[in-house]
Amino acid sequence: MATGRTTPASPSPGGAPRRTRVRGIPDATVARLPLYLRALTALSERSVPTVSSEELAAAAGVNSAKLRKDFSYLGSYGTRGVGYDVEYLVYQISRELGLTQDWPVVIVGIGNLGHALANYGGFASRGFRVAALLDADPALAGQTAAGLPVRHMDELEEIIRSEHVSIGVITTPPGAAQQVCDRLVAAGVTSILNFAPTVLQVPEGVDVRKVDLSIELQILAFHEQRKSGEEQPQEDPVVSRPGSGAKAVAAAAARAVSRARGTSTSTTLGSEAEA
Amino acid sequence: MATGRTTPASPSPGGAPRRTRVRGIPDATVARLPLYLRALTALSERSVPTVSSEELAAAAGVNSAKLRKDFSYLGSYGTRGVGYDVEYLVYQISRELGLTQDWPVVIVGIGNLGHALANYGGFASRGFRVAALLDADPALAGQTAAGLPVRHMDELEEIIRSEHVSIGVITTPPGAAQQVCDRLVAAGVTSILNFAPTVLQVPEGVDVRKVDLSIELQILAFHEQRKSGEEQPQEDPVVSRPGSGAKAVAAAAARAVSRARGTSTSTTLGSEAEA
DNA sequence: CTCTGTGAAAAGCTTCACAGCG
DNA sequence: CGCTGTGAAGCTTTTCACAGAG
Repeated sequence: MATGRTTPASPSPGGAPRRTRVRGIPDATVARLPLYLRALTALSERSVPTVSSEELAAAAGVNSAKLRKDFSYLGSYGTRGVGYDVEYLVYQISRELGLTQDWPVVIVGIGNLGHALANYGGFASRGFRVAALLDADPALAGQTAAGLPVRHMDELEEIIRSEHVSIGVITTPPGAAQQVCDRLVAAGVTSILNFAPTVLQVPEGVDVRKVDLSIELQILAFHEQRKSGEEQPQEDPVVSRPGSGAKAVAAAAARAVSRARGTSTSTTLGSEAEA
Repeated sequence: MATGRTTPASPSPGGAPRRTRVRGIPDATVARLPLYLRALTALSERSVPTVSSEELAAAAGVNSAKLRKDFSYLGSYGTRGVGYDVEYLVYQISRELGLTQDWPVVIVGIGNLGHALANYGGFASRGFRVAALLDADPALAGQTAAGLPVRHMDELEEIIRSEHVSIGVITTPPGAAQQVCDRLVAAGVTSILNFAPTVLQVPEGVDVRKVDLSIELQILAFHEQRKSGEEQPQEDPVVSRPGSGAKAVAAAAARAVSRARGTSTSTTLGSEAEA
């Protein structure tokens, strides 16, 4: 799962029993709705009128029991003995996800990744409209990307207000992310998609989701390692616990690892870590 | 969570009790290790010698009980009354994730996103080395991106073998993704990071993780909608269930939605959906 | 006295399996 | 008869809360 929600809907430590979940759809289900929607859209384009849970599940890459359970949270939209009406389900899921309305977004940080996102077809095709591209670099301002002019950060607040932007995408270097986030929030943005490898601090009521390219690779590396390394548990013989006498050794070994990785030991997490 | 594993380590329908999990670290924990690693790296760079679970948890954006539980799966690496030795923990987590070895990766599809990834600092700084950039377009072959030459797809098999590549990154348009995936797998790749909005079919033993930019936005939209729409449950009055007499209405409404989204009704999921 | 490590409880999610609708 | 919708079981993950190391 790209990754998780950040503001964890605080369970009110005071004891108040949290706003009763009306029609509460589980997070795990919400995360899969876009998947179903994509599969359904493809079927719709091929003019397939109905689909069974089994078929749709295969197309979406999940199992059918899960899919049926997921849909049961939305309501009873299927027909027993037949399946689901594709068009109808597309509409219901779109509505549930809020895609039947227009969502203007701003993209802040027009480097490689910002460019890529500005050109991303999947945004426009799902109700997301890029209201503006913003960058702090005055040299970029005036250039265009994906047909839109890049505008200077100075204009951020005004754009957010005049365009009623409630979703912001951060594709800046990590050092600038929190500051950009603060400005977005102050200007009224309440949902943030963060591509910078930083943990953002936001006030209650603001949602942050993050996409971290290197995290996904690291998870793959973990499993990959397990595949080739089906040998012995590899008890490491050199590095011992700090405090038990050989702290210096441990530290040295750790540092050697960092060096090998190319991690600078003095600057903030690799200069161009913007993606 | 960006997203989930795809090959679900098949529970052997035959009944065999699945290879016993030796030192099994929960998936949820594995997914958080990179987060901890990043926070620890930052501390290490500021020469902080030790850190408490509370502090580290805050830096990583999780709660401290979870963090302690996570670390307990790796072993007892802390010191009661004190905290964790930063360098030592960096080393242990790196080792657990397999980042103490070199992981050559290939990136296939050098469009906007492929470019962005080629330039991404977070790869190199975590042990991932871009072994090659590949694209099917002969016009691109010969150009360079991030200092590396773009090579033609024809060379894929040879590069994977000679460089011992086991991880592939797919940043092609969706139509090409499965085909590229098949070639990668045939050539020996066993882990794939997929940015194309497609469900990839892979044989047992191959791991796929996907990053889908528009899915994350859709999840944000869902929550965003809930914020402004704290009103009544919005029982939709126009669209009724298909089969109960008004199917045509439903379909029309659904189609209207698709149109509004800009989804083409004939081609395969928006031509340039490459990101 | 502080802060880790961990059993045990709680919550959340997935899978099973089948009643029953069309 | 086929396929949905769903209780109930099983599993995973999170949270609690505290024993006990340093």
